[in-house]
Amino acid sequence: MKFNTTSLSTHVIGSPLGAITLAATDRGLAGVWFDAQQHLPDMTGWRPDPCHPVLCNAAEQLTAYFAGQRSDFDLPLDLSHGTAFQQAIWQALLAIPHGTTTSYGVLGARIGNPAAVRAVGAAVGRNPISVIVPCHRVIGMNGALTGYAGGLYRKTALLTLEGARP
Amino acid sequence: MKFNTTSLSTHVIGSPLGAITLAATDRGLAGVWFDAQQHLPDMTGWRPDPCHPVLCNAAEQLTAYFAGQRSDFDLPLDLSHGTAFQQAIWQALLAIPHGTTTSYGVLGARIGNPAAVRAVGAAVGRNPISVIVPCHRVIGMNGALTGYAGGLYRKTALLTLEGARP
DNA sequence: TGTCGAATGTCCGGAAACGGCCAGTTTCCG
DNA sequence: CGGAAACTGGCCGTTTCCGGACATTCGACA
Repeated sequence: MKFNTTSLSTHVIGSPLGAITLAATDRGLAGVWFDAQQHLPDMTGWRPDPCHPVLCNAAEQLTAYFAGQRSDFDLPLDLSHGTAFQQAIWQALLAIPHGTTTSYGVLGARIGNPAAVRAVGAAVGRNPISVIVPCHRVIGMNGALTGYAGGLYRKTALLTLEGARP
Repeated sequence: MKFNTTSLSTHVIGSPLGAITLAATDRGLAGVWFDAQQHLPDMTGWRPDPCHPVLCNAAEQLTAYFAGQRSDFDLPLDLSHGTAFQQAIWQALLAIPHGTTTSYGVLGARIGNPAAVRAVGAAVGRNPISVIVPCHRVIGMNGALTGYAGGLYRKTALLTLEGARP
């Protein structure tokens, strides 16, 4: 995933699952990454800006979410990075309700490509906006957690917080 | 060569050698391409802006150059695109005086890599700022013109205009 | 049940090909 | 002989291409 190294505002907040880095373009929230997770982008040249309206809002909503006081997010998202296939997958992720889970196969079928199951897995794994684009709600058809870029313990924690038992 | 598709101002001017497309970032002039030359970048999304100060200046200086009333350019250049090797070569090109020529081998020696002759040829050929970064002043050691992205007839015309007979 | 193979988009690493060259040698004429 | 053209091999950064590996799933076998 390639990000425009210029004009990208960023901010770091704390959470029960460790530090979280937020990033936003002028189109909306572009990234939410856990500390030391996989597929971290190159952040050189990004400009810290805690007062950025989108970042400020995102920080507040995430804090409320981790406190169990919020189950849905209301933020402008910038998913323009990533391929067409990836964007389709990430959009489909947004339709999974809080407290429920789905599988990679169902997700593939939803975007009209039921055979591209492994590709779905790869695309879900590259989701740049953790938690808010709920890639943690996708598990294997047999109920196994299978994987999470931030580590399986975080996936478990998020699903437990949402009341969805694997 | 990859250009940032957003926030890139562009303008097209005429010249005795055909239409010329100019492009500038906020750091300076980033491109000067002849009509239908090789290695043209993807210009989708670029924003026409004839009033951009750098583009306006460049247009004026190029017109004077083609009229034989100017032999050197005074413009901020943005060569940040391209690899480290390419940037070194393009910088070295700027040191070749009007009315003179040099060879690919000499150019390689100038940047401390006298053996990388063919690589020099490739880098010179990818020069994004024609005319102003004078890649047309590089010819073979035996005096042959060898090549030019805009076509050899343009290379000949430029050298003749500068009074440098091959 | 357990194992195996096939289908799919993307990324990544390594391998190979490709030049806007140049020098040294050979070939081919007059 | 003498000179010019043709051929050869090595040089090196970039681009292109190919082969796996993946956050999977299902059906076919044993």
